[in-house]
Amino acid sequence: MVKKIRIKDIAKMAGVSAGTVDRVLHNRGNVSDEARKAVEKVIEEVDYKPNMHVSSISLKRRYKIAVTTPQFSSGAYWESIHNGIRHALEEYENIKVEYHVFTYNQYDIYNCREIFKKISQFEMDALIIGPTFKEETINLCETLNYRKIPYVFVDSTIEECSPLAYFSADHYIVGRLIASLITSIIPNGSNIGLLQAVRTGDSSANTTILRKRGFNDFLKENNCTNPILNIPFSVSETKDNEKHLSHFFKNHHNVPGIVVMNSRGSIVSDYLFNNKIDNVRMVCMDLTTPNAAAIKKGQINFLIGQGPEYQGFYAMKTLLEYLIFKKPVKVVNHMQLDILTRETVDYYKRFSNTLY
Amino acid sequence: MVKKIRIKDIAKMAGVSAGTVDRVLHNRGNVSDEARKAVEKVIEEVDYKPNMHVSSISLKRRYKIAVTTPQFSSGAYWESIHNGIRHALEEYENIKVEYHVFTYNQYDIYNCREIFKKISQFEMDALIIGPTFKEETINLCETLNYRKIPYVFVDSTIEECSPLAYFSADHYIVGRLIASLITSIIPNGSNIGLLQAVRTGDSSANTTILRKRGFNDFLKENNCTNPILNIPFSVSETKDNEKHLSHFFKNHHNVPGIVVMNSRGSIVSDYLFNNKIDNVRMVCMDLTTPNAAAIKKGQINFLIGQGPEYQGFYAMKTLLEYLIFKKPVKVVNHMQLDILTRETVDYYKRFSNTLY
DNA sequence: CTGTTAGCGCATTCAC
DNA sequence: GTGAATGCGCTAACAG
Repeated sequence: MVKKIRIKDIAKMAGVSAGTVDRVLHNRGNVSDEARKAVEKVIEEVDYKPNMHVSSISLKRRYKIAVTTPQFSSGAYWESIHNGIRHALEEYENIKVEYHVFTYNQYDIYNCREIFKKISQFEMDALIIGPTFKEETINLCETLNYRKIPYVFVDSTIEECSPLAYFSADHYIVGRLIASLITSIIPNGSNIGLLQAVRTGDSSANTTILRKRGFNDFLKENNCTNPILNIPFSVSETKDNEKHLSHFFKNHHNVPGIVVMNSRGSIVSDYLFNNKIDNVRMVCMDLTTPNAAAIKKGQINFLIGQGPEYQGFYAMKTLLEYLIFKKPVKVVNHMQLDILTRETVDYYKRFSNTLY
Repeated sequence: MVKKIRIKDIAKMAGVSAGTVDRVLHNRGNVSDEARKAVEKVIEEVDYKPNMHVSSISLKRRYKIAVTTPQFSSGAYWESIHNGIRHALEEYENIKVEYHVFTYNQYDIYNCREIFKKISQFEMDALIIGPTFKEETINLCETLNYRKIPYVFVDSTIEECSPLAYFSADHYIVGRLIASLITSIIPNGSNIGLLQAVRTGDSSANTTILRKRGFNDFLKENNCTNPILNIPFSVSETKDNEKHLSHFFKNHHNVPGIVVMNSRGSIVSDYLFNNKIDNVRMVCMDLTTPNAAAIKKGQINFLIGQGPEYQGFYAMKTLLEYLIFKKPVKVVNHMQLDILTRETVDYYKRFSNTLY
């Protein structure tokens, strides 16, 4: 048991007072070069780690953190991310942080531009971004870089930006995983239906591209000859989907497996259920409320979770610890991928109690 | 934002001093019935939640917590549980707790008795138990009940005992999950090899019984006709297993699926690999180091994780919060079940960095 | 039995 | 530039 080193100890070792040590630790200036060097040397030597729990109670500063993500409804994927963010705030209950949420319509590029413009001018210490539109996000980030405001990504990242960190699934691996799961539960070489989101305005989202690449690579590498049948699908115009689906299934009767690379799997599984189309195995994404219901009824076989709560949680936590304690951050943070089945879905009530 | 309620506030509202409130909060006695009731009433009304971070720095008391589990080697299942326990201790770094580890030989009932006897007489505030031998554990718990020492279980529980809480997988569900997974990846009605641990001395472990029941129930409910072939296997006498396995596979050539309900799956997968037995799908338990290697090489298809780190982590955390803050505890705590594949296993490095 | 008070480790303000 | 002093919310020892 090594004795914990306190600021006072460092002060004594460096031959200065506690106040000076604190000034060095927080870059507050008003310290002679000589004193600063002495203190830094000791800190280095003893590998000083401040006690965060204590810091946070005496901290007087207020922090202002903004969050921007697509709009979402209750039980949806993005809601989980926000839950995680709030959960991190609860962990640091004594730190005074006001946090502002800016949601944009992910199907309306003009709305996104408008919101991002507001954010560009918003006064804040840091920003959490759930990106959708690539160009718009890049523009926003450029402003942030210029204003020296740190930002982190959740859900996915964008190559051209330079976030402090990002928290997301490894979407390429997600694609491989989907391929691996579906091919393991349907006959060799049989048809696979693939939900093909038709996005208006924007080109296909970055996450989808990566997932598809992973999906195709897996099939190729494993010599899978399964024909891939695209099922057209609209994320924004949900009323059209009934039509798309019925059209597809009128023309295709032998589709033992269907994969959905976005979180709307339950729309398909509901369609299958309502139209009494049996014997279709499904692999879908994300533990949304409707997907949870579908998997419990056995309509979805595997659901892949990206740990959205953890993405939000760690994004906020990392940001706070960076801002307050200058804690070094890891840039790339790939979340663990959860594979859920009918049997295990009930045990995934994250953050429901005091669990992290 | 509601203003945080402090002890001082409660004191004022109850018309007493902070000292009295503290005495009530910690059951320290020396409080008149009248004062106690007044304080308790206010605490109830305002739903007072102490600030743990602050408590922990001013706390002077030392706590002594013991842990007993089977002996384990590096990278084994039980090691993860201990890692989780230590991790919880790190989170409460400023609380002075000395913790003592007692490991016993899970294949030697006499050794277990000996160790448990020592523990019965050990001076401590609480105990974490990883149970194996049923009767011995029941005896130990009776002593603990008598001595009014709270204890929690990890890995599994024992009906006859009355722990403060337990943290384990729902083993019945584990069995169902195993059945569900293996039947989904092998042809209908084909043979399933089942590793049958032969334990010396003790009757089959409780967890195994539950898992088997779940396994069989699933098959029955889903009208699976797969013949189940038992593969004899010794957990204690590992040298014999080579013999057992080769004997089994000499007599059975058509076994497309094998399930292992304990953490020794890699022994089988290694045997298959070394003897060039292909086309066998495997579902195994627990992310041990050898199992991780086997799944990465594609020799195991699904690995089920019971979150041992979390079991240990929450066991210790719950215990500390109960002891120190009298925080109410939930008795039944079923961990989430992780399904790992070759693709996702790399993202399950829990507690490796500062992630929880 | 009860109220008062001195710390716990750290951030911050205020004289020097 | 610097050290000393104060306060954060809570525990525990100490007078009464």
